[in-house]
Amino acid sequence: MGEYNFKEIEIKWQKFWKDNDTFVVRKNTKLPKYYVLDMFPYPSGAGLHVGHPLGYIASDIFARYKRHKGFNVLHPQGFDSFGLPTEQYAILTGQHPNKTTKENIDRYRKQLDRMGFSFDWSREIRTSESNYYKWTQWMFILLFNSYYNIKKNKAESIIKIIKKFEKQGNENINAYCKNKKLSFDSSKWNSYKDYEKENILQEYRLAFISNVEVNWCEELGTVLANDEIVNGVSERGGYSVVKKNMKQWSIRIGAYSERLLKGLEKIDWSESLKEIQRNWIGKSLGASIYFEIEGSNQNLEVFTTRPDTIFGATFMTLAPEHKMVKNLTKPKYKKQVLKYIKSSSSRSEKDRMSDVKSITGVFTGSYALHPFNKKKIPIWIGDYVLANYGTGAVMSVPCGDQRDFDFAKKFNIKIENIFNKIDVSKKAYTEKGSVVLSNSKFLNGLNYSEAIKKVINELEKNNIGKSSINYKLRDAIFSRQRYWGEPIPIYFKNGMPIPLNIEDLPLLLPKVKNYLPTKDGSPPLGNAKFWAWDTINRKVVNKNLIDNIEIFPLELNTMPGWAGSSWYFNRYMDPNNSEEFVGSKELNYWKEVDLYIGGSEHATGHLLYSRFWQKFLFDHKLVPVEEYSKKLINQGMILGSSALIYRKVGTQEYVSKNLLENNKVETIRVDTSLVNSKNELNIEGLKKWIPEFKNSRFILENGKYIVGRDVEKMSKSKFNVVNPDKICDQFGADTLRMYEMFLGPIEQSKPWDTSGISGVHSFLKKLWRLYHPIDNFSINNQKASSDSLKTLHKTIRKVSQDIEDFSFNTCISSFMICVNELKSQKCNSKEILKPLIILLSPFAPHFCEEIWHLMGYRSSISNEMYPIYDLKFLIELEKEYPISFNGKMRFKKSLSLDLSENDIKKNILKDQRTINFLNGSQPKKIIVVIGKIINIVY
RNA sequence: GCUUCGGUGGCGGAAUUGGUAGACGCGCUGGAUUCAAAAUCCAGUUCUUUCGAGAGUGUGGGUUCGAGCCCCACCCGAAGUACCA
Repeated sequence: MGEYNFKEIEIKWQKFWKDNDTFVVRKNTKLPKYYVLDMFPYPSGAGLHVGHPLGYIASDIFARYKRHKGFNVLHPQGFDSFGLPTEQYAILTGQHPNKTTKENIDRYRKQLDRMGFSFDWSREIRTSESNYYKWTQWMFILLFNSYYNIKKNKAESIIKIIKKFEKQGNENINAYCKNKKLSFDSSKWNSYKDYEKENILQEYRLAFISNVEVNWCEELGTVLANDEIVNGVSERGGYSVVKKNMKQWSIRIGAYSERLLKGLEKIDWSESLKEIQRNWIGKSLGASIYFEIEGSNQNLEVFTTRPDTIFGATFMTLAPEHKMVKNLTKPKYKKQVLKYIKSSSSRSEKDRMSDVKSITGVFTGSYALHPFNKKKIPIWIGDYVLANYGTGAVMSVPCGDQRDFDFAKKFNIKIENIFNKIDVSKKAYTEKGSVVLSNSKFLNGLNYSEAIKKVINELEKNNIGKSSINYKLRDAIFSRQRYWGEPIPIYFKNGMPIPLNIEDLPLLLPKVKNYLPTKDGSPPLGNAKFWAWDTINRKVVNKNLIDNIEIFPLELNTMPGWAGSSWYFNRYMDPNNSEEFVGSKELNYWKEVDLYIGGSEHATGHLLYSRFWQKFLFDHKLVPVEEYSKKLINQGMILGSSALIYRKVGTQEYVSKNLLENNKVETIRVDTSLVNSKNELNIEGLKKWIPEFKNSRFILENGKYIVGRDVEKMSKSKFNVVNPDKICDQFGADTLRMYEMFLGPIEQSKPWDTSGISGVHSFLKKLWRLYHPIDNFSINNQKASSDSLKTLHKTIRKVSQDIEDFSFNTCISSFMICVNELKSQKCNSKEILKPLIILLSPFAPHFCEEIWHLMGYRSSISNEMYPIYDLKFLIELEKEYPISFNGKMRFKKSLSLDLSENDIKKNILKDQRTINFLNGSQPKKIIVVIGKIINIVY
């Protein structure tokens, strides 16, 4: 063989790695561990495009690099295989999701395998397999059986709190609970019936069932998310949607708000991603204030971040859903209040959001009393106040809040100015600057931060309020009316939820004939006739015997997609364990993920839930660390370049791009494979592609139709996807790997342009040819020239540094420079090739493995140690640096004159400071060695 | 609106983190080889230019002997979030 035959080479070495278990993780080794994780894919029917493997390539390079560095590397892969598209395919075709999933996974595997990833497939996991979801169910039961101890700041067994209830009721029990009104002593508790006790425990459990308001669409037979509703009707079909209370499972993730926030400080994630999570958690500091209500002994509690503005409060506003609305509405106003509540509840949350500008509200007829000056404050209802944030009620300070200001203006409510020398006649003053308060009794003359301290002090002293913290993070709804998810391992005894015994897990998905919800609105599992739990024989039975004393109906909802992905990284450590979710020995060896690579679109989903889940497991001492991922890199998206043609409105005429002028046109996307590199459209191909174009007329320029281009997300529906298989066919996996890295920084989004790939491909060919001067592999065993050694060590130095910085694109550049130099030096020395090929092997593993074996080595190159650069080859690498200036000069790095070799090494290796320069004399030039100034010449 | 990140040739992007801006690659131009094409190789390629040089990293200012990088103000783009009191 003469030419670089990537096809043959890649098939050969992929087989070799598989046959030799090259990448199966070593057990019982004394090597240090390193855990490189990718976000496992959802195996969709569409297959992979070149955007998908970007992160996998990066992680694979790093995993291979770490193996060369002497680490025992865990680099697993699996599939997040429960999910909606598969289920919808099942609804459409009747094919069981299991079968679809398997087919899709097989397809994914083939595509992934072609790219030469060093995954340890013996550790593959699939969330939809019962030996995996058994443990997801197990953890759900653990959540169910836990409450959150706010004093110890951790989750504990619910049994502990039951014991406390028995002894002391719920006074001073330090348990996280949103329901503040719950109050009972021990005798009361002990007198409760089981279901009454359970109802109370539901307020404390970390997994609990409750009535939640959802959007129910009768015709579609399903719950819709807010974004699936447009103008009050379903997006698909345009059916009407009603608000409906449904029993739904939720996870009390809010208990972990503060820890989720604090934990961010300890992990090396990108600032933008941390910021997204911080915003999502949404901590705000402020105060709770209790307002007396005129003629009532009830209090109205509000939360505010601006208690300093309390003397500017001229009205109160409640959310329409607020519990006290009924009590507060005076008979005279009842009619309009009811009308208002009805109209606002029929608006979907989406409408409410899109229609921010119109201000609506209604007066209740009641008054609150100002806590300090006892002035009467009218109580209003307005839907700009959200029921599920804070207390669902605000004290409205029109002079200090724009929304309150607008509301006051609209309804002619008094606006009291409390800011010294500030004009609030046009708009509210919302800044927190140094402006001092006036018209505010004991707060007069104080600025923002002083006033806050003082007022909270006063509130607490008089027992009419306290400092308080609020989080936006809401409980996560855990029920899905779906078939293709983990069954929730709960049955209902007299309506009371009871978990299955641990030994009875997994609770397997039942067979159903139909994957749609049932007619009476039960989730798809309701189609299993019947799905119930026999508590005596401890097995699922399909009998309708729910009035029987030992057979009870099972929960019909399934878990959401994020359940299985919240802990999978722990399972990879010990994927086949049937006794535990992961063995403690493995857990203590691998501990946590050292490098996690995946997309930032999971910032408020998977990446938040999994952090919560890990903390929960940590509280139960089931995992050794509280944050499972030390370092996270978000790979950017690879964008596709869509091809656009332009149709004159109302005609079948298509105008070439540069002839558009003032024609009114619609743009239509066409398949990019119909366009060549000069943006010329293959019109015949287009006509064959979609018959619609058969009778179209094309207005050409210079005999060609030129298309427009638009860079956007790669997607099948935009006809701009590039299939990695095609690239592998044409250029090989090694070229694809290198090119994807070469495109730009890993974290950045960047457009795909296939024409650029020839650069990296010819790099590999060049290197190949360097060692195949005629036809066969040929290598020079003599000592390499000093120029070549310089080139080599420069490359080792740069590439090693850049890999550690995840700057893979500059690595590729360095390799290219290196090979160009070696080529001009006519160097085919083994002394150079051996280390170079190890250096390159994480990027182009097949290519390097081939050359490695051509050099006569027998075992895989991946066992080889990474080369270290030798400074002695670099020191001579001088660069003159002419410079002219006068006066003093300061350097961050040290210079000293007359350096010995040791001094130079020190200078290069350590950052040193200051230089004593230079009583007025001007240097003529400065000598720079590999980037650092080491000498000055006068 | 707020938050985060970014803005460098025709394009993707480098720049030793304050020290020769435009590495490397694509594209383009010219040349060699070829009957021709592909492939390969060589040279050139920020802009202006009167060929001396001058300008130049979104805009305007500042710090510095020296700024793509630091500071201030503004403009533009991307992402996240949004009546969160």
